[in-house]
Amino acid sequence: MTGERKPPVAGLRPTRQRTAVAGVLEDLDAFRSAQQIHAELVARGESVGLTTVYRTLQALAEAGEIDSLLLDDGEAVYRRCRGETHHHHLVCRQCGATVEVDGPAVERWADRVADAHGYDEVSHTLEIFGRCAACRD
Amino acid sequence: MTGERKPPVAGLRPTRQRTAVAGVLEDLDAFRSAQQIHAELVARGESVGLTTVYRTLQALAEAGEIDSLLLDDGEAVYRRCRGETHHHHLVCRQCGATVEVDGPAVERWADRVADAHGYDEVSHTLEIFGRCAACRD
DNA sequence: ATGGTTTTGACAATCATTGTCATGTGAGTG
DNA sequence: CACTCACATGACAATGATTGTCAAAACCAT
Repeated sequence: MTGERKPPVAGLRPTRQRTAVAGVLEDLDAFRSAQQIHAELVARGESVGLTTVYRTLQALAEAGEIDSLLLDDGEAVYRRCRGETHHHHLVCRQCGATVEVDGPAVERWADRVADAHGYDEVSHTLEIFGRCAACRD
Repeated sequence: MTGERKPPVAGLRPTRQRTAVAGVLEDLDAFRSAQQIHAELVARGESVGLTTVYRTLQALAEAGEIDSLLLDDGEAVYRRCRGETHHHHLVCRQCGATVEVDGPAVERWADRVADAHGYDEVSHTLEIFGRCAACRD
């Protein structure tokens, strides 16, 4: 081991707090809210303010390092995704377990539809929710 | 004209307030927030409490009479849609102008993906955002 | 060490939405 | 028509996630 640390985000100082948040995200496979991640940090004995967790998650999301999405109730949840490219998610409603999925045909369809109606600067949201095998019991 | 009134929702009393909310939705072609709809009611001289607007929109949405979706910032917006069946939306970020769109292939794709990963009780969200021709200037 | 910039975190503030509960309203009944 | 009673309403308080504030702390390069 070299003790080397990978900076959480380019352009941001790799502080203890940011590294801790990045560490939690790295260990998690599911989408989690800022509050849940903060709780996990506390559980690990890391002292990080809730405000800092929000700021860090926001910065990571803006930098494209993590993905975020809104739950039905408007709560934002975050996840460190493996895929570098644009993709969507199949998320378990109960435990948050997530599968990254690709839908090139859908992307094209969305762009085509928008274009046909004269809309530009197009973006889209597409998430699939369900109950994963583990949560089915 | 018969002066006949269509009840806003089956199982709910067609009160003055509910009829007023339904009326605003009928006249609007864009997704609007509860607060915006309440403001419109006030502008029309209708006296309806904000709480009632929230409750009515919620009831209408649950009854499937209107569609709702969450904006990026988590605000909920509502719209009376013409199509009876399941559909998605192409929404202008600036003015909320909306086109109802169909994507049968997408529906099938989503179900297939979920099934392939062992998820059941599947649902999905799919909205396309852009800037409409009128807002482009 | 020092100065200047970035970061942090306790706390207050925001703001859409929901809960409360006393009062209002209406449809059906006798 | 008067009465009942469940459903509705709305002013107000409460919630809860998120953001703003700002003084103190940590960092980095000189």
